[in-house]
Amino acid sequence: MTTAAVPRGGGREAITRAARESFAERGYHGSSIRDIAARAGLSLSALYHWHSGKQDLLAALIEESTEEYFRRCDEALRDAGDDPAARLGALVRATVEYRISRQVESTIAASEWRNLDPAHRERLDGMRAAATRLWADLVEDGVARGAFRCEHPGDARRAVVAACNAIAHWYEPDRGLAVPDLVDRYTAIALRVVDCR
Amino acid sequence: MTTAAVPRGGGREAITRAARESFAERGYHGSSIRDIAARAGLSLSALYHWHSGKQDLLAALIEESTEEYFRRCDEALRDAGDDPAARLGALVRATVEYRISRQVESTIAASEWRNLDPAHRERLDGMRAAATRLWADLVEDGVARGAFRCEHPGDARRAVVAACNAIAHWYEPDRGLAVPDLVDRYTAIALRVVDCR
DNA sequence: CGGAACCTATCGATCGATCGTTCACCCGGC
DNA sequence: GCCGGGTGAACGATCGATCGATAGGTTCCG
Repeated sequence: MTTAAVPRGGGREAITRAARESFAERGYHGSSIRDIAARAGLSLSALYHWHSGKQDLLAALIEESTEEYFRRCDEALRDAGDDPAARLGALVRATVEYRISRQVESTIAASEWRNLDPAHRERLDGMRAAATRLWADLVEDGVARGAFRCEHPGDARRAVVAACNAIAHWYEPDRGLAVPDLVDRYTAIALRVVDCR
Repeated sequence: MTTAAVPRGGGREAITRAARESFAERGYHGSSIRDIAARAGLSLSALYHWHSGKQDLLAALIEESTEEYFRRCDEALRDAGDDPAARLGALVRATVEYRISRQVESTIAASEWRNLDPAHRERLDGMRAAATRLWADLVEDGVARGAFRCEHPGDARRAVVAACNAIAHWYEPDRGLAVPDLVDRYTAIALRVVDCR
């Protein structure tokens, strides 16, 4: 028996998956690269063959999923037309769907963001700020056009985003509600928060 | 120079404060007890004189603040009377005030909960569940009495709680809004989420 | 066609640093 | 003279990282 678990060649993905599991269960500093390698069915050296180190594993995970969220938001808004309520619904849908389809990465990014190297963090902070801008512009535009009636757009935005993001913390894929229904519920909540007529 | 920074006798509190700072900045596994002791201006041995170990530092921090939150909720509801809207406002006020007055402990508890020993966690999970019950009973009661009109009380509750809890992640004590104003804003948001007439 | 050269994917062994914890000891005040 | 508050040195374990070696595959040249 030499290579039974990993079918030779699937090393990189096996390690990435193992890192995702370990970071999710124990956090960045709580995970050891030895445990990650063992979980992947590979040696410690194989891990260094595919990645440049522990930090690289974390950064790759967070970067990839953050980029996906940003891309989903962009696409959703592009297809949403002009109506403020429709645009808010689009952003809620993108966020809810993302938090569920990338539930593990979401929780990792939320709690391990601070452990990113400054080099990685800078660019990701920029994307995070850009996403916040999307939400803020949308809500402020809705208020300006009289579609929304909230006195404090910033707080309404933070409340809606927090509610959507929190889904990653409690949703159970198998037992929970179907995703489209959940999207409907959170869209309704968001519209109530901004007091949409 | 022997004990210049710590005024002799304040050892326990100095260590607790240092642990709170370090856990908040770097997380549980990212903090070393050597750094905590140095931050407190004491030796590593002094830390073990006052606490039984690293886990004890974390558990004490989370336990104490979780108990305070639970106590605040109880008191708020006891003084709130019978009206559903007033009771919801009371719980929102208790939560918002707590998240700000214990901002650091809130973020620590949120991200380091999983690092608690099973022994500590069991009891705290019970308190967390009890607090959830307070919110759930309140919302369901409001719906049953016709004061709230939300179709999905569970989702409304989760949305409101998530929004209030998130305050700990972004509020800046010196630059931000005064606490009573913030309480008012989040009470209004909560009432909109449950569609209170 | 044969084999030397090279590449890819993986391994075991090991490095120095740091981790949480323990222990034996000390100093000053009641 | 005891005891509360404190120290420094040391323990074994584990950490992230690096090293040289190697089995199997592919390429290329004569």
